[in-house]
Amino acid sequence: MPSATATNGRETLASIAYQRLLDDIVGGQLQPGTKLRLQFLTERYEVGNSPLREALNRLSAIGMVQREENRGFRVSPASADELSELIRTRCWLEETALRESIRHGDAAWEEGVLVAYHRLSKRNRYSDEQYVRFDGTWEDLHRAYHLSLLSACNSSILLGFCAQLHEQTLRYRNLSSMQDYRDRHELDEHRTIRDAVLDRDADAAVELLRSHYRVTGEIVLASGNLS
Amino acid sequence: MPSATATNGRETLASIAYQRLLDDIVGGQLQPGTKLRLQFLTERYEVGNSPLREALNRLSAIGMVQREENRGFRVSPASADELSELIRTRCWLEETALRESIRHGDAAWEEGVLVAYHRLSKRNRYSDEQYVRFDGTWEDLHRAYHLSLLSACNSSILLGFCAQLHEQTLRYRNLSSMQDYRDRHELDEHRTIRDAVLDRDADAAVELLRSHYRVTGEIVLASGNLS
DNA sequence: CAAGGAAATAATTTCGAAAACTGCGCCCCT
DNA sequence: AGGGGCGCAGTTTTCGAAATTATTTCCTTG
Repeated sequence: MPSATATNGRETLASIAYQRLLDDIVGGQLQPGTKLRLQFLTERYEVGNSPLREALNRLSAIGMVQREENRGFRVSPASADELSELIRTRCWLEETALRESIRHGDAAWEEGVLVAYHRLSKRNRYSDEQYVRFDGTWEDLHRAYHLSLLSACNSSILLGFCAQLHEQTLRYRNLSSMQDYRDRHELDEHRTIRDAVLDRDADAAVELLRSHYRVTGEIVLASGNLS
Repeated sequence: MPSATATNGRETLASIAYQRLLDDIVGGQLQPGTKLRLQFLTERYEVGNSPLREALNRLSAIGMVQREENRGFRVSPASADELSELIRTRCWLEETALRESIRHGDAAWEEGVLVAYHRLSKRNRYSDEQYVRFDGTWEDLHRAYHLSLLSACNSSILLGFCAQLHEQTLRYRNLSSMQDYRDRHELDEHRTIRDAVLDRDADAAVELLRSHYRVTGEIVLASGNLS
């Protein structure tokens, strides 16, 4: 998201609450549609009324929570329709960003992609041979890898939009059962994308990337429990 | 922006403050970089501390104000570089949206475009033969017209991003002198775009739209007073 | 005279409680 | 039996002040 925030000195309670709320919504601890009562949140996060409201207002502006005048906040609902729209939009925006990135990216960008892939490949998504819901670090590396592909597109605004869409789709991914990813060879997909990108083969890279997102979308949709 | 807000009953002070702040920032009454002290704002808008902070937090999430931890808020700075980036990004996103809209738009969409153009054409931008800074209604019709073109793109998310970019570029437009628009025949441009769109000539429509935005950008850039 | 540092000032952030609003059940009336 | 207000409980929104953090001022010291 367009982080219009220079994180300077000590963190503020509002920002802590923001981060934890975002994590819990994206991670699925707070299910779509959940009513977010202030009293509940103050107990859960041990933060006062005001910082919580500030966090919720920020989240409402990026679509993670819904705000209803005089009726408080709730976690944004999730639907199959919205997921389709999300993936469609993401394919459009990332196609643009990726093509621009491939056209304008310099050596430093290539190295950034390489390093991001390398870091991702070294971390196993599932620790302990069992599927864990939220590795955190794997997701961070995954996000970093995908954004590194687009990072030379010459528009931090577009990059911010893509990051926002990444977060939204991540939420859907976390809503579905991790079991459904069992047969997925994500690392292979990430590698082939990397190779196409570093070969500057824009058409191939775009097609691979779009397929990568579409397949994920299909799995999440198939795993059900969306209205 | 993705208005995750169902505006139900009576408006809240935070929302009123939000709207007025947005108007003043976009309209240029609050210049880029201006420090937004709470005391100043409470006097200016006659609204308390808390609703103001909520409004500022929302605005920070859409990039209209910058937030610095423990140092308050200021109006987002404006620069020639950011304007270029804004216009570039806008061209990309609206190209996508316009092509999709032309592909999928139905009769109701066509009529919406027609009506939006008609309303815009009937209102003169400059009342009283002198250039007024902010007509309000003209801008509303202008925004409505441009969004009507994209409204059939089948992605409210993309539409929201386009609306956000529209607002940002409008701010830059309002920062430059209206005098510089003297020789512009904007209505002609809007009409030719409308015709290409209703003819379903995507290539032509996209080219006209991009040129429309680029010319505006050139004028604003040329009129100076950007860092 | 410059630099460093502590008090004083100013601003932001957070808290606790009051005020306003919503939703719901109850009662009364027709 | 049905419909419309009334008021109560619960929640959100807002306020005013306290706590925290940044900034300025001014004094001391090298």
